[in-house]
Amino acid sequence: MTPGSPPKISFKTQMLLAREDAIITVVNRLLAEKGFEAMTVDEVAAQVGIAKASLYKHFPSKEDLAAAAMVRVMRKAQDFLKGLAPDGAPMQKLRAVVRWTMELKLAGGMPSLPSQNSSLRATLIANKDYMNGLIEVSDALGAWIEAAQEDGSLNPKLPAIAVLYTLYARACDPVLEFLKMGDQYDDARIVDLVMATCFEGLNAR
Amino acid sequence: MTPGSPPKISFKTQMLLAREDAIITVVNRLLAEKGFEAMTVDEVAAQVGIAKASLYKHFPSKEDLAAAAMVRVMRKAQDFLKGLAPDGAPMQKLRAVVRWTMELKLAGGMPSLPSQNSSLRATLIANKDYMNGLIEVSDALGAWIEAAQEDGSLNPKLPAIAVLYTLYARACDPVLEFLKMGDQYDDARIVDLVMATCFEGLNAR
DNA sequence: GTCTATAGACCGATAGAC
DNA sequence: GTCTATCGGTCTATAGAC
Repeated sequence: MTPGSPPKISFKTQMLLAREDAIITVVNRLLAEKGFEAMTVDEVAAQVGIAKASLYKHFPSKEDLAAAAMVRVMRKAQDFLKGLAPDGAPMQKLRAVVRWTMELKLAGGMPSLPSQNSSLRATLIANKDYMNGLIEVSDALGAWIEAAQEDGSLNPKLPAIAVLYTLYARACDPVLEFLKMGDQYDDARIVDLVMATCFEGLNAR
Repeated sequence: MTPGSPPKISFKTQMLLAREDAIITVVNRLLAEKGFEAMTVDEVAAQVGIAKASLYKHFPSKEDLAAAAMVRVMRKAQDFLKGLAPDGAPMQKLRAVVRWTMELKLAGGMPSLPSQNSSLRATLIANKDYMNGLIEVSDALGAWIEAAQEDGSLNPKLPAIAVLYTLYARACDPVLEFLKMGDQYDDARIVDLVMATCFEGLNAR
């Protein structure tokens, strides 16, 4: 830190950000392992090691806690997308994203939110960071989907939106948990199996 | 009801069963439209038109209410399985079951339970009727899966258990809701789309 | 000395149970 | 219709940084 360079970020602010990061990490783990409803704010505070009131200094509601976790995941997804070889085949990129998503879920890093909770939905939709991330990811995937349909690697008869949803749905696919629970296959094999059913389908070829 | 035939079921018992049936119908609908956590027993009692205390005469807990709804769905599934032409191609039977399941979900008749709630899981596992139904259905589907793999219509490289889970997962596939929310396709088209991605996969053929 | 963040008690509402 | 537990959210006294 040379004199004249702009530190700009006070020690206090750094602490604040670091704590927010710690909070989100805990929330992310709890959301992944027990879901939104079963996660209590007290639990989050206890695991972070701070008082509940302090939590509310950072995040105004439980829903915002969950939204923050989703924003982080979305950021990680965007980073992953950017890290893909830009000139790779679109189909390979789609496959890579789905694989990454399922590996994250199997590793316990994918928050699982109830799709039916309306107050949570409202908070997410109102969250600019989340929505921007979602749109950006969807745009990228959408472009690859169309490209893959044009180059003949992805079924052109399927509407792009249906393909997009099918890919997103891998992030909460219960087949992953079921197979993991069976304890018969390791994570890599489980991912391979679901990749196969997703892209090649159940029919024999 | 001719004299001499065994009525055996008293009027009182009939009323009891009829009310249980009404309760389960309400529970089934509420579970389908808002899920287990969001469904309150007050709501169930109100919609059935009975006192909350009366509910507990029939079912000892909220979990048991949900279990009863699942038992009914399982029964309906078994009836559907039995109604399929016994000499039909196994693959066609599997497709028919998946289609039936998704149509039921789209029609708002499929209870959606959180797969993470452990007390609910315990209640379901302890429920003999549910478990028997589940096992019977799984056995039937498992036999068809293996037969379809042998006759070359279903990918023989996939473990039967993975196929079974993949079929079951169509009962809670969020893609159905997403597409329905988009309001761009009618139910029949949505089912066709998900049938296609499920059996033919996303890859071009 | 002032001011902010924290800890931990506290409140009100909701919902399951009886 | 009551009871009680739980949980999201708030309030207040205090400790510590500046």
